[in-house]
Amino acid sequence: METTKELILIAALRLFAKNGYEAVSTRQIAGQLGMTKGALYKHYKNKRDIFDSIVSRMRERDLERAREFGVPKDSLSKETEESYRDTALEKIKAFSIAQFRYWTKDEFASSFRKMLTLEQYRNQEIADLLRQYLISGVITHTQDLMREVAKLHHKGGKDPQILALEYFAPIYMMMNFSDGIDDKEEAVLMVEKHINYFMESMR
Amino acid sequence: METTKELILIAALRLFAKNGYEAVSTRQIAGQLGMTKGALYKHYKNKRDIFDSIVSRMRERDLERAREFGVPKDSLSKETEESYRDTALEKIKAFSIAQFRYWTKDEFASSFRKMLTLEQYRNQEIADLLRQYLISGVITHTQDLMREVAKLHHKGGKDPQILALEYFAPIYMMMNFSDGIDDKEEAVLMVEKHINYFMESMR
DNA sequence: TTGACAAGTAAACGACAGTTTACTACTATA
DNA sequence: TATAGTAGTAAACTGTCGTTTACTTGTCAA
Repeated sequence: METTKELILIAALRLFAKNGYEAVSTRQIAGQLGMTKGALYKHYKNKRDIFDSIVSRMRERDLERAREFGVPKDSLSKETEESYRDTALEKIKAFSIAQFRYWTKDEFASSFRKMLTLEQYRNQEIADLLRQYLISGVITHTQDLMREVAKLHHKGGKDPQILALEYFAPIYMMMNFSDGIDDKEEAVLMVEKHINYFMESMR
Repeated sequence: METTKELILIAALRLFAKNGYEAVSTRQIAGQLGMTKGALYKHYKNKRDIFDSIVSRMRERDLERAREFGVPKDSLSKETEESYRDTALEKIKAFSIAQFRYWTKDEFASSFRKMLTLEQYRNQEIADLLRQYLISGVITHTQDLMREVAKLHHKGGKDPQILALEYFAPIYMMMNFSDGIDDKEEAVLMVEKHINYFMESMR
């Protein structure tokens, strides 16, 4: 059962993501649900409260998701060195692609990302939040990857900061560019190719 | 001599880039110049006209810049194969970095990029414009690079679409991330490292 | 010196913003 | 069946929006 409060949140998010917070009126939000703007105030104390609730909701969702994706870290341990490396890399790849699908295809996450994009220059907190979500989502696990790479790529040498950039930037860019494309799976395919290319170049 | 009309344009751009078009009031713009909002209408027919003038102005600037950077294309021609490749690559690198500095450090270009970023989801035209500026700026010359690479990297095989992504994405990402950083030269340094890394991996 | 023009101000305009208020209908519980 | 409480409406409130109008300057050419 979708409560009205919930529906308001979602309708508002959709509008904020397209037009930006200031450009969306309370009447517009209420109109999406076929009611009048006064009714909003039965559920939220003001417009800003809706925005803040969206941010809280995303935080909850993210925690939930992080719990599901919790890295076992110990499930695989004693195998041959190569097969260990390979399964580790496969996991990183699967995780990266899952994250990409989430931030481009999941309606809530995708809208949330766009909303933050539109507010990022007005508010340092929001700029931080945006980077935190996008980066921590992929990078934290990417750091594991980089550690693996550094461990196994015996020639050593490669700057891990650069490696992280090389790995993450194409994913980041495709995330932004997928917004203008209907078939998100095309973008997923590009990301997959990129990751293959990257991992190949690490051998 | 900076005309008032010019000053209005610049003040408006700065505000649009931070808050988005709708969130900026005519009073705010006029206030930046110490005058009242009515005065704006002596120079522009309405608020939208200011926005459109900014876009036109950027177009002029871009053409001007393209003229300066016009690729000679014939200046160097008959040398040894390696030295030809090396100077070609050096030129691409210099161009990419110049473009990066332009879009992050030049006040007008940087603000313009942010402004388009904030309007991209409301208007398909603007989304196209944003991609056109960022991509055509680096990519057109990058395609030359890719042609060079394809020609000289005799093993062939590498998907040029992926190569373009690998080359451009880190530049694109650093462009966006530099907005949150005071010292843009740090970002330039990262970009330089990336290009070196990329070109090294192409040998 | 005069008169046209350019560039500003202050005030008014209607529209709409976010918010509050008074009221109505429905639902569930005692 | 009476009564609270919930969730909606319509209207009013105050303020600001973008824009227009009427008026005041200062400048500069005839």
